[in-house]
Amino acid sequence: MTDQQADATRELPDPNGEDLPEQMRIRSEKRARILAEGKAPYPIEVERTHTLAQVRADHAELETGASSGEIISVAGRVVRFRDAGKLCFAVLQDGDGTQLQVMVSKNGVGDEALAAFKADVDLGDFVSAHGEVISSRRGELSVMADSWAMASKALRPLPVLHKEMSEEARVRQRYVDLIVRPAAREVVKTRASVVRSLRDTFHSHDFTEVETPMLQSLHGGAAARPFQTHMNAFDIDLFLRIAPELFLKRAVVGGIDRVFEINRNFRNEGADSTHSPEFAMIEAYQAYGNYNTIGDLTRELVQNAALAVAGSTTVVLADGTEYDLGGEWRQITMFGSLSEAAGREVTALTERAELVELAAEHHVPVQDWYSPGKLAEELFEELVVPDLYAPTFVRDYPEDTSPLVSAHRTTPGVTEKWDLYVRSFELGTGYSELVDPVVQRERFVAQARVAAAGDDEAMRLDEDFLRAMEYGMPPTGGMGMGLDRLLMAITGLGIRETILFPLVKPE
RNA sequence: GGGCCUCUAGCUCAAUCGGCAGAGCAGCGGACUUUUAAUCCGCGGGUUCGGGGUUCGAUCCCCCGGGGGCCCA
Repeated sequence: MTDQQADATRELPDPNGEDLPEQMRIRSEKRARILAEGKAPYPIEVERTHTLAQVRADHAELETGASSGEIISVAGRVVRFRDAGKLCFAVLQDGDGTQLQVMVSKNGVGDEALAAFKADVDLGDFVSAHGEVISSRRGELSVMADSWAMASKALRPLPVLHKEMSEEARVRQRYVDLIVRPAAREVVKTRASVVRSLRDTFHSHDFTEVETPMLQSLHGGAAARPFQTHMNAFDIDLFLRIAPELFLKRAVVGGIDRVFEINRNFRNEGADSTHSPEFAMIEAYQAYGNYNTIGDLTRELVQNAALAVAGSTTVVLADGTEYDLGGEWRQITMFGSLSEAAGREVTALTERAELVELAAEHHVPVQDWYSPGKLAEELFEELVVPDLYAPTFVRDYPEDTSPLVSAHRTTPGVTEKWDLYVRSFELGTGYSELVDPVVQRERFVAQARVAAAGDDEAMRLDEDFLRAMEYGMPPTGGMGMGLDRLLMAITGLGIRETILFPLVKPE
């Protein structure tokens, strides 16, 4: 055995071993015994005529203690088990969270099958039962079994159902979290509803969904550190994309006038309660649109998603507070709001030295390579962002930090770009896209200088993208929004709760 | 990157000043034909995250490492 193999097996419990935790050992032994008795712990098929929800719906009116006369088969995971001698109660749970009680009695199934039920079934097992739908003496809708069968034997015990698992256990073993915590299942459904709503809204405005490369020889479209990988066949280094932007714009050049993509981006940065190294992104480009029209679209996307999930543009967050996403949203400018917060006039034309002084006053750390625009943004994040609770479009960002955006049509030194803030975090961004290939080339060259000066988030020159733009790109509005963050905005959950299987350090 | 907190049974958590490592649920054996986190009787279950140190003695104190969380940058 190699060292690697030894590593791989070290943590794996030996199914026949003596060093298993007691409860796993007992379950493994039961599995072996069931096989030895000629029964199947994992049958390919079990009888199931109704889902648990169907039974509940069909017999909602059944009176306490009554019998329905209907004979059916149900199956599900055993989440509660009680043995009262010649009668056993097992509560089955379906994937949708619906639970239904099964009663297995001496009269119903006979001595042998009752004894097997007690001996074979543990919490967590999948079991099927055949029998009449009845209501118990206490009014609990039940299936009074005349036969039962193991559907799938669980080898690991479930955690207690009455307390939530620790946050780490929930994230590392989401499959268990999903079994025992209804809210975990709910988030999965909520996310699906949001994605569906986004697509519906895009389609209602005649947008076309595309998929663009995730493996790119040149990463671009955003300021972020990429993941690197290698392609053996071409012997070239590749990057996992940090944004789909440059390819979606190529699509617009080609005449896909309204285009969107909902897919994963990868950024080789930290992971905390608002950042995940892989995250789902919504991007859209609208020919003959601009940052105003794309802002309207973004608001519609968010509000429709809230309606789809909550039935209202006022959503209830995880902490129980209400949050209003409805109506028109506040619009402020970056430099206007910064001036107000700083108590003095700051514009895109303010000298770097004055900004450095202002940064010192407010204890904002400054790097040598910071441009005036970068300085202004750092100040804005410190002085203004913490107060942006209600949905707010912040407009007109500095030119030197927005290399893919058109210069503002009237205000010097800024671009037609907005950032959307919700509860003080950045939910999305939108631009009047830069479509002049000559200016675009100048911006790329300037970015290359910034990169050389030490900003490893700066963009690289993308010659093929410039070639595409040189064929002519119509005036275009573009937007981007993090799907995970949209979920956070609507539900109030942390990012690791909105992602089904978030990245965690190996155990 | 820095600071603070945390890691104990399958799960959730206790353990006083450094002195036999515990509870609830889960599990095992027994009783019970209507239970709703059933009840009653009895019983097991631990690499206290890993490694080192101090000590007669370490879950506890010290050092190194790892996982998780919070705050700061």
